[in-house]
Parts: sequence; structure tokens; C-alpha cells
Amino acid sequence: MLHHKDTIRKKMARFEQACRDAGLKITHQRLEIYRELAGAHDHPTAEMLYTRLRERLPTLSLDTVYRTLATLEEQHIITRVQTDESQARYEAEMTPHHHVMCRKCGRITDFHWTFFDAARLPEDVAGWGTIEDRKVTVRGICRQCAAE
Amino acid sequence: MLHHKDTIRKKMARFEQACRDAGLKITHQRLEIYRELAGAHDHPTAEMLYTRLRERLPTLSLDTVYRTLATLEEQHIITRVQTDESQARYEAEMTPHHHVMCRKCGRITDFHWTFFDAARLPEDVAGWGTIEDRKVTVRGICRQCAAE
DNA sequence: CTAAATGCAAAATTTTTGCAGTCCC
DNA sequence: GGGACTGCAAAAATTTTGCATTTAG
Repeated sequence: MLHHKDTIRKKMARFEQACRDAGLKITHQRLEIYRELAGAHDHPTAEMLYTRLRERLPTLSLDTVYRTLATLEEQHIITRVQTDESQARYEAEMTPHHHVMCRKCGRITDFHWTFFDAARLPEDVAGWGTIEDRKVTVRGICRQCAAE
Repeated sequence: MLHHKDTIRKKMARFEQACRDAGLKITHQRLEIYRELAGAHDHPTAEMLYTRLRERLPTLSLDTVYRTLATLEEQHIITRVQTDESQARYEAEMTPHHHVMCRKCGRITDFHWTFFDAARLPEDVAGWGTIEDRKVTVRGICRQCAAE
């Protein structure tokens, strides 16, 4: 618990610095949107964040959530997760990791795979341009959904 | 050229069989939508296919394109490509392959990586559930965009 | 013939924008 | 104080749906 609190606190401190570095103002809304996203494990959509934050910030508007997420993504402070759903999902986790997603419930879980991260890409990709990032997406049916 | 023609013809024959197997009627629109997608290299959106097809099929409607793509995806005859754009992109290529996408121009290019396809997934993923598919997405800046 | 598929128009969903007022630096 | 940010409302963009008509099997 304490450990978790510390982690969030550290994340928030790093976030504030990242905002300063990017020339972004540190507003109450931005702090809370980031805090909510950083604490979430479920790669939430703008709407999900909005609903959760509404309880704490009754005056928050949905378009601010959209605008904030877009701004933070531009600055590479958060990431827009690739899905084939209609709504965009986001995550605050910026260290290299990968995703497993369930075809049924749609839940996305993070995993790490250092072997892959270190593997050399095939020839034709190496010549394509400048590579910045590589990610694995595994899809299937999770245990809970399979048990039905 | 001849070879390419043959490939398309074969693809169309396989497509018709896949429709029969899935109990889908083989309509003019379906054939043309699939033909266009199978011949495209750029992972087009519904709107892009609609615009291209409009020349050949002036009466085609956009919602038919949407409905057809959704149906074919359900039957695993085509795939909805994961991107972080607002519009959904599709591809007819169903053999295992991966994507490189340019952060600037947004172009998506296929590549193959059998070494990765054969690699064993990490422990924690193996226990997650039943894996059906794994894909790599590489991102960066392509050569053309870098030359600016 | 009959169920499925299409086209049209209208709605629903998701995201973006203009503008006036507010708040950080 | 000034420019960036927010909230509101309205619009734009993308996708889905209801229904009458047409078409494949």
C-alpha cells in the first residue's frame, strides 16, 4: 500500500517535470487525468476516465479529457493503445512492454518480453527507415472467458 | 503481370469458397469489395474502398461497405488492422505477417518474420489463456519522410 | 420462394472545434 | 498580464440501424 502510494507520488513528480519540460501548464485537470490514468490497469478510454473523474471533479468536461489525452500523447507522456475497437484506449506505462488482449471480453493485459525486445529485426525492416518502437500484440481467449 | 492476375483470380476463387462455407451469399458488391481490398496494398479504410469502388459501382453505398467489412471480419476472411487512427483499416492478407508503420505519413507496410513466429512466448502469457494470434508492430519514420 | 443483402435516410457514437471566460506562470 | 487551458455548446467525423426493396440460392 505504502509502496503503491510512493509509486504514484513518484509518477506524479515525474509527470510534473515532463509537463514543465514540454512547456505545458500544470493544471488541476491535467494532474487528475494523469493520476487516474497512471493508477488504472485497464487501458481506459477517454469516456471511462471522464466517468471516473467526474466523482472527484464534477465540473470536468469530456472534451478536456480528449484534449488532455491528445496533448500528452503528442508529448510522448502517455500512449494511445492500438486496438480494433471503436474507442481509443490509453496507458501511462511508457517502459517497453507488450499486450495480450482477449477477443471476447476485450481486456488488455501488459507483459514483458526482453528476449523479443533484444531480437534483431529482419533485413527488410532495417532498411525501411528509423525504428523508434516495436510492440507485440498477442490475441486469444483469456481463461475467465474460456471457462464458459 | 500475368502472375498477378492469376493471384487475384485465385484469391477470388478462394473467397467465393469461403463465403459458401460461411453461408454468405455471393453478391456483386461483396465480390467487388473483396477484390478491391485484396488488390490494395495500403490497408484501406471503408471510406477509401467506397471511393475507389464508386467508379465501377456507382450505386454502391457506404453502409454496405461497412456492413460487408464487418461481416467478412467476423468470418475471419479479412482482418481489421490495429492502428491508432480514428478510422478503421482493413487487409485481405491472412497469412502470418507483421506491420511497420510510419509515424509521419501513416503508411503501413507488411513484413515477414518467421523467427518471431516460431519463438516461444514468455511464461506468464502461456498461462493467460488460449493464444490465437501474435503480431509485431514496428513504428518509426520511413525513408521518404526522413528525407525532409 | 425466402432469407439474406442492399440502398437510402436517419440516428447513434466518438471526437473535434469556436469562443468566452478562467487560471497558471 | 498574457497566453495557455477549460467548459460549454455546437459541429464534424465515423459508424450503425430501421425499413422498404432487391437479389442469390
